[in-house]
Parts: sequence; C-alpha cells; structure tokens
Amino acid sequence: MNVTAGNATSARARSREATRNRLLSSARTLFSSRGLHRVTSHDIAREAGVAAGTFYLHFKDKESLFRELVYDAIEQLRGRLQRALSQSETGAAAVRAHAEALVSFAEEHRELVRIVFARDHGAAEVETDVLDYLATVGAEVLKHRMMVGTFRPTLDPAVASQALTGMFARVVAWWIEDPTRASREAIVETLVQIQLAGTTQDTQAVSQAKDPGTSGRRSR
Amino acid sequence: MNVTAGNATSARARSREATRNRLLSSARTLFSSRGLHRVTSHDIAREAGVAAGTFYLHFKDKESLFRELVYDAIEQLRGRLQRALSQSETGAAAVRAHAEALVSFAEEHRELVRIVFARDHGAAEVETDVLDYLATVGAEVLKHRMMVGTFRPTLDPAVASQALTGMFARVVAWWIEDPTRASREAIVETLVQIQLAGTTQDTQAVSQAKDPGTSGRRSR
Amino acid sequence: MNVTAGNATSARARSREATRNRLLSSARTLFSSRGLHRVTSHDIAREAGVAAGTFYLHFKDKESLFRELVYDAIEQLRGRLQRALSQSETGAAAVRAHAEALVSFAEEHRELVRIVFARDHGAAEVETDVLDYLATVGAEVLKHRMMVGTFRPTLDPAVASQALTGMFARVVAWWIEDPTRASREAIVETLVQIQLAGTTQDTQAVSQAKDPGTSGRRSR
Amino acid sequence: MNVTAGNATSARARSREATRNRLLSSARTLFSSRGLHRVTSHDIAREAGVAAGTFYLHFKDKESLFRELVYDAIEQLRGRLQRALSQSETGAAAVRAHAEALVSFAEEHRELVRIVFARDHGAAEVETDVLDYLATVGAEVLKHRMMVGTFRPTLDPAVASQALTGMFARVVAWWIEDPTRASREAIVETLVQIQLAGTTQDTQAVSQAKDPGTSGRRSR
DNA sequence: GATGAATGAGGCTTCATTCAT
DNA sequence: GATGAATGAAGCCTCATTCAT
Repeated sequence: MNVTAGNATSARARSREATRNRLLSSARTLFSSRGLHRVTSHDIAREAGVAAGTFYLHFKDKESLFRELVYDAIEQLRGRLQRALSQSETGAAAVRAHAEALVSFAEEHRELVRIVFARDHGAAEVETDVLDYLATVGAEVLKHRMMVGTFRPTLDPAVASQALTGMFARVVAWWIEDPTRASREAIVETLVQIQLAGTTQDTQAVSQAKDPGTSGRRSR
Repeated sequence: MNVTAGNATSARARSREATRNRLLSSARTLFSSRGLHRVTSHDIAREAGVAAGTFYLHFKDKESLFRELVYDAIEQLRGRLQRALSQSETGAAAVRAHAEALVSFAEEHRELVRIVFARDHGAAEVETDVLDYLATVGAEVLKHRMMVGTFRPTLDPAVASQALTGMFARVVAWWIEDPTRASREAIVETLVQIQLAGTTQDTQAVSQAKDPGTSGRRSR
Repeated sequence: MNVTAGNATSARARSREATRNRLLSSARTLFSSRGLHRVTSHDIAREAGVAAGTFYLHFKDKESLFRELVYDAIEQLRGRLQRALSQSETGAAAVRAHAEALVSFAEEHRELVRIVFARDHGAAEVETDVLDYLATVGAEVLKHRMMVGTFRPTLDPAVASQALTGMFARVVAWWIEDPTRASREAIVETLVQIQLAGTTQDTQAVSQAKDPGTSGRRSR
Repeated sequence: MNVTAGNATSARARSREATRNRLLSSARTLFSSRGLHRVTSHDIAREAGVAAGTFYLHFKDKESLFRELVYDAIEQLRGRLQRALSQSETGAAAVRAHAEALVSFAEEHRELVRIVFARDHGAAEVETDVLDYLATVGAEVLKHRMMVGTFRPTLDPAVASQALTGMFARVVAWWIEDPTRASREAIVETLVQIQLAGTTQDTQAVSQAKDPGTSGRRSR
C-alpha cells in the first residue's frame, strides 16, 4: 500500500503539475492579448478548463502567477543573451550574436515578449521592474566590455545599459506586434549598426568615423 | 448690463476653468505616482478638493482625463524636440540639441514623464500608443536626415526610430525616477554618443574610431 | 415709478410665464417619448433653452411638473368627455359622442395621451392614479345612467367603470402609438359596439341581437 | 464515486437553484410593492439573504430578472386562459370560463398581477410590451371566434382585442389592489356581461338586445 | 429672475478571494 | 485536490437639487 500510495501520490503530483501548467499557459495567452488587469482569475481558470477555486490552489493570487510568468521569461531571455555573448569572440560578433538571440527569442516567444515588454502590464505590482532588472544585468556586461576595451569608455555604463535595454525592448515589442513591419534582417541590422556605429553619418563625421560605418556594412 | 453679464460669464468661466485645472493637476500628481488604474476618479476629486460628481462635469471619464494629460504632454514634448532639431545647423548639433531638449523637458515635467513613459499607464485604452506616435514622428525626421545625408542609409528608418524612441523613453524614465542615478551630463552625453558613434569600440576600432569618441567630448 | 414698476413687473410676469410654458412644453415632448424617469431635469431645461437652476424656480421638482402636466391633461379630457355626454340625447348617442370625443382628444394631444396612458409613466409617484381618477369619474356617470335606465342594472358600476376606463386607455394608447394600426372609424365603432352590445354573437344571439350591430352601423 | 460526484453536483445545483429562487421570490415581492425602478439589486439581494454580488451570479442585471418574472407570469396566464377557452363548448361559456380563469389567476398570483399589469413597470425596457403581447394573442382568438361565428363581425378584431385586454388588465389590477372593492362575482359578472351584451340598455336597445342581457342574467 | 457650477447620495456592476462539499 | 457558489469591498457614473453670482 505504500507503493500504491507512492504511485498514487506521484500520479497526483503529475496531474497537479498538469493543472498548474494549463493555468500558466492560459494565463500566458490571455495576458499576452489583454494585459494583466484586463484578465480575471476566472478568465484564466475557464480557459484552463478548471474551476475558479483551483486557481488559488496553485497560485497565491493573480499577481503571483503573473510574476512567475514574467520572471521565467526574463530568465530564459537573459540566459539566451548571455550565451550569445559568451560564445562570441570579437566585440562586433558579440553585438550581432546578442541581437540575433534577442530576435530569435522574440520569434519563439511572441506571447512572452508581448507580456514582458508591453507598456501596460501593470508592472507597478511586479515590484522589481523588468527592464530595470535587464538593464542592471546589461550594465554588468557593459562594465566588463569596458574593461576589455570593447565599450566606449566615455559612456556611462548604467545609462548606456538603460538606453540599450529600452532600445531592445521597444524594437522587439513593436516588431512582434506585427512582424510584417520590418524584415527580421532589418531588425537585427539596425540594432547592430546602432551599437557599432550609431545612427549618424554626416560629411564631417564620415571621414572621422568611417570605420564604424564600414564595419557596420561589412557585418551584413 | 452687458458688462455685468460679460463679467459674470467670465467669472464663472474662470472659476470653472480653475476647477478643471485643479482636477488636471491632481490627476497629474496621482497618475504620476500610482499609474492610471490605481487612481480612482474619487481620488482625483478629493485631491482637487471638489465633490465626486464634479469630476464628471469636466471629463467624460477617467480615461478621458488621462488621455488629455498624455496627449498634451507629448505634443509639448514633440514641439520642444522639433524646435531643437530645426534650430541646429549640423547633424551632430541637432543630435545634441535634441538630447538636451529631451532632458530639459524631463526635468521640468517629471510628472508628465513618469506618466507618459511609464510602462503601466494602461496604454491599451489610450488608443494611439504614445511611443508609437513619437516613433512615427521620429521616423519622418530620420527619413529627412537620410535624404540630407546625415543618417546612415543602411539603417531602416522605421526600425531605427523605434530603437531611438525606446532608448530615449527608457533613459529618461529611469533617470527621472531618481536623478541621482546619473548626472544630467552623463545622460546627455550617452544619448549623443550612442547616436553619433554607437557604443562599441573594439581593439580594431579603437584607432580608427577614436574620433567619434573624441568628438563626443569636443562637442560638449 | 409705481407705474413703471407695475409695468416692469407685468413684463417680468409675462416673461416668467413664457419660461414656465417653455419648460412645460419641453417636458411634454420629452416625457411623451421617453417617460418620466428617463428624462432628467437638465434635459427639460436644455430643451427649453434655460439653465438647469431655472427649472426649480418654476417647479418644486420633476414630479411636480409631471403631475401638473398630467392633471391638466386629464382635466381637459374629462371636460371634453363630459361635454360630449351632456350634449347627447339618447344613451346610444352619448356612447358614440363619448367615443368620438375621446378619439379626437387623442388625435389632438398625442403627446399627452402617450404620457397619461403610457404604462411606464412612473405613476407610483403621481399619488392619485390617473386611471383611478378617470374611472371614479366614470363610475359617477354610470350610476347616473343606471338611474336613468341606460345602464344595464346588473353590472357593478364601479367595476364597469374600471373596465371601460381600461378599455379606453388601452385602445387609445395603442392606436396613438401608430395610427395606421386601425382607421379612426374602426376605433370609434369598436368602442361603441362593445358598449352597446358587447363583443359576442352566437348562433342563438345572431338572430336576436343582429340589430345592435345594425344600429351600430346606422348610427354612423 | 460517480454517485458521490452525482450527489455533489446535485446538491450544488439544488443549492444554487434555491438561491436563485429566493432571489426571484424576493424580487417578486419587492417589485410588486414598489415597481421596477424603486427596487435596487441590493434590495433584492438583502431580502433574499444573500450578498450583493450573488445577484449577478444568477441574473445579468435587474432588467433580466424582471423580464423573467414578467414573461413567466404572462405565459402562465396565457396558458390558463387558453385552457379555459378550449374547454368551453359554447361562446358564452367560453367568455365566462375565461373571466373565471382570469380572476382565479389574479387571486392566486396577486404579486404577479401587480407587477404585470401595473402601469409603471418600466415597460420601456421590457421590449415586447406585455399588454401588446396579450392583446396580440387575444386577437388570434377573436379572429377564430369570428370565423366560428361567435364574434360580432362588424368589430375590428385587433381593436377589440386591445379593448378587451385593457379592460381585463385594468379591472384585475384595480381589484387585486384591494379585493374588498368588489366581490369576486361582481368582477366576473361584469366582465362577462360586457362581452356578451355590452354595458348599455336603453329603451330602444332593450327590446333588440334583450337576449344577451338575459343570458347575462341566467349565468348568475 | 436667471444662471450654471458644484454637490453628494445612491445605484449598478465587477472580481479577487474564500470555503463548504 | 478540485469544485463553484457565495462574498462584499470597491470602483464607476448619474442626476436631483442647491446656491453664490
């Protein structure tokens, strides 16, 4: 009977896990299309095919579920980005790999991107701000690159990291909303070039800063 | 009697306007600190020192007031930025003037910035998304600069505009949240340099691209 | 100056009366199409072209105005009906004249009919119920006719009066809502015949009671 | 386990149904005494001994509940009346049976009668007007009787049906408000006689229409 | 007398959460 | 563990009425 109980328990555990996952998945879909505060716990339960009360057997409250979804997503993303960076040899390669990884992640996880980078996700309740977190992580990377010499030393790493994070989030959120807005290549290329050489090219600057421009081209 | 009537009307109108402004001002403060959906119409009325119903004499609903606040703010900002651009002679000067204008606006209108660039402003209901609007405006500017030759032609203007908008919004929102996080100069300088020369500097690039960095400094 | 004041006062009085009438008239129109509780005092004032507060200079409250409208209307109607009855020589003629007067009144005062006989006029607040009043008046008439011998003595006058009042009110309200529903003649004829001979005609009754039907026609 | 689940479901369903019925019953009482728009959803919930929100688990809104109450009532009434008619052999018997059924229904369902036939039930929102519906049903009956020869062919069935409906509704509503106003028999007799022979009896008419009058008497 | 801005009680409805089964 | 009916606080908005000008 111990054995039986053991099996039963584990069957239960598995079933429980399945319910939990259905809730997470339903929430992902719903939050993605309607945002945190326009989705009710009933909506999520209904979509998951469970009773309203079941929700609270798995999550403390709606916030909790949301936070879990978001944190999982950014951890995944962070991992992907870090791997891209660490596997690159040169700075330029790292920048490109990073952009590629970001765009790939967005393509594979449209819903998560819409949730995490949406402007109305009710982030106030998710205490640790998502972009702040990503930017903080990013700042560490920049500091490292600065030491290594691949980051312009006249920039403030904290500020630059916020800048880049805002840029990534916005571009990806905008694109994922309607992927026909730009080709995947245009997204990657634009992100890469801005990092490698900025957006500017004027008669004066051309001669002085031609190399970044050239490298921007080369990297295509 | 005409005069009396005229005065009476005026006085009424002035008083009405005053109430309306008190409501707007209270809303600005409250939205800035708590976000759209954590502020009730009663909160706003109370803060403004008027009765609950008075709110609805001046605004159709909470959304309306919010939208008015946001739209006014972005129009002001847009005007400031455009003026900065049009009064600059060179591309580099324009980039700097733009960044300066942005930061000044943020300093002068902390509350508006917190409302407009906050991620949880309930944008879903504010139909035209704020960043989209700004980015669209920005894209026009970039197209113009591309024709004039001060914008890197290998970039996609639509994508780049989203990128820059996201960057500006994020940096400014982050900084305004706590201005001790970076000096005003660091903010401006970082925004300018990223645009003029990107963030990167690698061993190869160092020698060749040192000037943008230098020019970044010089241009101070 | 007394004289002047006198003139001024009377000019004022006239103007005041005009305002009051505009309010009454607007209310009549609005109540007629929307019913008491779907018309606000602001609606009435706006329609009358006066300020919201002006309403309360002329009427204690919305109820008051409504009551005045209704009572005026039923007094008018009562007068018309009584005149029709008193000017008729025979009982049958009286019945017909009464029906004619009712229908004419309805044609001339569609709005009042819609207000008075509508089923949702919020009569609860108009303490003395309109139909009760009319029925009570009607009962007096029936008692009189009973004494004179033109009213079937086996009927209870109070009940019959309610019955007739309900019949009149309903037919008129239904017809006035859309006068193409039946011809004026059909309305009058049906009301007359029901009173003179009922609605029934069975195999037995046919031969014996054909005349009332015929007389109904003849009396045209 | 099936059984348990079955019972559980049943118990739930039964309890739910009980709550729903308590709400319906409370609403019936309240609407009956105060009319639709003087009863709030909170009133109904309180009277039913449930929380305010519970109301909305069972009914979309106050209107919905009201409509359900009214429609159920008129369907019941219609059934009763139709049965009375179809079980009668002669026209006169049908008229009497119909009146009896109407009065019995009123006695048994005072509250429903007060709601359905009240003049201020907010019918505007109950789209299909109750009396219109009943009159329309009635018109079909009259057309049938006309073909069978028990309905005076010179009457317009649509108009007559409105007339009778108004008569029935008014008499019943008036009586039920205070049953001491007339005896049950007086109500029935008056309704019957008016249909069989009208209200009139004048020196001329007497000889010509005596039989309907007589049958009116006989039936007492 | 007229004005119209302001009042604030009151009604409607939603939804996060609990709890008996 | 799952269920789903019930809870009730909380927000939104309307509108009859008042009152200073």
